[in-house]
Amino acid sequence: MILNILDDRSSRVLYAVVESYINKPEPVGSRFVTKKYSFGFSSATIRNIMADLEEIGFLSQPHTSAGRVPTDRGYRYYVDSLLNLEKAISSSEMPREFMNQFSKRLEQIKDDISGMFSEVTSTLSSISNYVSIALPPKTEKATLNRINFIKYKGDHAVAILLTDEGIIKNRIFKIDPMVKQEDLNRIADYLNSEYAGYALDEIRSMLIQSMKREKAQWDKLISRAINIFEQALSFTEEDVFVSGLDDAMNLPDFSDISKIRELSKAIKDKHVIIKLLDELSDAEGVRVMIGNENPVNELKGLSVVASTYKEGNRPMGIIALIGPTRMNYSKAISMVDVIAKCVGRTFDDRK
Amino acid sequence: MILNILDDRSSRVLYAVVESYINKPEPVGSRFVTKKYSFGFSSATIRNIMADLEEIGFLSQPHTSAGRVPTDRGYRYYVDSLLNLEKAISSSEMPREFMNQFSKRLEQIKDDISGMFSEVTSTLSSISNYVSIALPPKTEKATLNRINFIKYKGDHAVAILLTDEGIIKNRIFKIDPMVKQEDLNRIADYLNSEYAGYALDEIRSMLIQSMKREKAQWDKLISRAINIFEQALSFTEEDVFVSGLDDAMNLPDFSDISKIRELSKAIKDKHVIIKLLDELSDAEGVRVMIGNENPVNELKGLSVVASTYKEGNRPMGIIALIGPTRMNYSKAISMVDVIAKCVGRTFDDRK
DNA sequence: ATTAGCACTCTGAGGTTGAGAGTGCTAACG
DNA sequence: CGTTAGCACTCTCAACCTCAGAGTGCTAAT
Repeated sequence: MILNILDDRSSRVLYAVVESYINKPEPVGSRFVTKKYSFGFSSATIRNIMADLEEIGFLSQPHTSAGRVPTDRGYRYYVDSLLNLEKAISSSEMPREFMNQFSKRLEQIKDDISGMFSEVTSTLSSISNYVSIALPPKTEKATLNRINFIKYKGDHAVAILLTDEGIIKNRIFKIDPMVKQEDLNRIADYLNSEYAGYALDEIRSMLIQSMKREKAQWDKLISRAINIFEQALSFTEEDVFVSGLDDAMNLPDFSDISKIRELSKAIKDKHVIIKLLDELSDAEGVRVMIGNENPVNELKGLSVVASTYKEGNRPMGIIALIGPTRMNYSKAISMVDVIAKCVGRTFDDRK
Repeated sequence: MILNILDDRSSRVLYAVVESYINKPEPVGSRFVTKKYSFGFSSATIRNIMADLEEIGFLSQPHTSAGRVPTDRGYRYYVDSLLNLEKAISSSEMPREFMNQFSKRLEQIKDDISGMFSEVTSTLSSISNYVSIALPPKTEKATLNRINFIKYKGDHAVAILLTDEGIIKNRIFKIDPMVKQEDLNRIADYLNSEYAGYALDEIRSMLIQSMKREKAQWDKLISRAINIFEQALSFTEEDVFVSGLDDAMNLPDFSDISKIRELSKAIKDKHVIIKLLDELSDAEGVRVMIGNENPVNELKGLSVVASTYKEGNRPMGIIALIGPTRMNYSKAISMVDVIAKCVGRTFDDRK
């Protein structure tokens, strides 16, 4: 936080510049500021203030004799003040009406996790016109409700894994054709009795223990069960839900195709996104990354507004907007905030 | 087919123009043609020929005193000749080496349908630099292998539907909490004995029949089973696999962002794509749609090269490339052809 | 039928200009 | 002392011009 290093007048001028520039991507001149935002000063005074703001790196000029444009640090100051206000005022920008409707919609489809997250990202992107991303609850952290095996085509079996969070994963794998469906059922029963209620990543480490133990004991059924479970657990690829790339192309900031390409590549490379968002997920509430604060090279020059959603107190996943640094932070923040809260509440209700 | 309406000389000139323009998106002049492709004629003669080709609508000039550019009809003539040759020569452009490797790769992952199709589209787009699209086997046409129900959280059940094609769909729905797992098992057993081996869309219409019948008979269990199956069958949304949008952005044809946006929107709207590709799927082998031949408005100005893949003789789905009309048709055709054949073969092997 | 030659057309890059916007500085002001 | 009017200065951007280069169509000669 770098708050309060500006006196009231300066910060008001900064806000004016930021807001005007967010509104229309044109350098903001002193004359314009005096006219549009009626401070009690002449343009000359504003000019002096703006020169000061430039000196401390909050504004910059594209060239001499153009107006000013906020720098990343300028946006940062602006956003920090916003977030400060936000705590008091809460998400006032989103109509309660909308929230209710959206909650209802989620309620209807909460049983279908991936459907629900498609809905979330597409709503978020369509109301914001930025690219929206959601990470569903992490599979590893989900708790096992039950696992089942179904014999398939003689020498295959399908593992179906259900978690308390409603995540369903399935996987086909080869088995010894001698193994009967009853065997599979017994294996499943054993595994369920042993592991249900634990988080999947806990289970994974428990398995490693067991494997050693059972190897010593040579219990055939159990060691086979553990083996199969091991296979079934390797549901590694995490889903990432993305929406709104095409809408974002309408933004003047993306008139240059190369930026879109960067963004689109970064999104395709899920690891990058997951890593980025994971980094944001440790903090409470809404977090904002501006331009070059962004650790991912491809995404410097873009801003990310993200919030975790929680079931009770446990953070489950993250919902984010990616847009140009010239982003409507105030709107974006409250949208992400509200939507994340709706999603969290939906998970709570599920119980 | 509009073949053979050109004499040999004219068509050779047309090919020259098309190929040169595909190679580099610059209007092709008579001088260039004479130099690069050594016909026995001077530029003046070529000019006359080109004027003729323009008259019948195979070439056009961006402006007086620019070179010529192929029209959609010009491309059509070119592609038709290609396809004619193709029948004899077959897909010679793709190295056999690559095909073998790719087949092996598919073989490894054939159990995971969606993984397999991601692989297919991403390879196809990366070797072609166009946008690649694949429709997996249609769920409705797939034959039911078995259905299972798992009780979940007291008042829910999960339906798991397996087809012979390896498609796995699952769906959570509410049930009367009084229904026990054993009841679900009995229901599943009944449904499997009754409906396994039929295509899902057949089953759907069979169900409608049964519902009437059973209503009269008041067999509680069976009518409940049918009801549940009805619910479970509504796995409507079809998957569409897409890859390569970002690579395609590198093409000079897409330097204008609005075209990419159109394409990206059309892709997001899955119905459009499915409808388009369905239309192409009735014919044998590779089919090509050029520019304004395309029925979808958003995609006029783009070309589609598509081929069905078949299990045995039954067409299952479709694989396509979308690119600018200035597309390397010869390469695209053989790539789509080869890949579709690989995919088909993989499905055959599965049996 | 083919071709050399030539007048003609059109584009696109490069250069010039002038209006407009905005600045920084200075000197005057309350 | 902070504020402001005034002014000279800077920079951009759109409009305009020019001209070389590429390519054409036509005609007359082969």
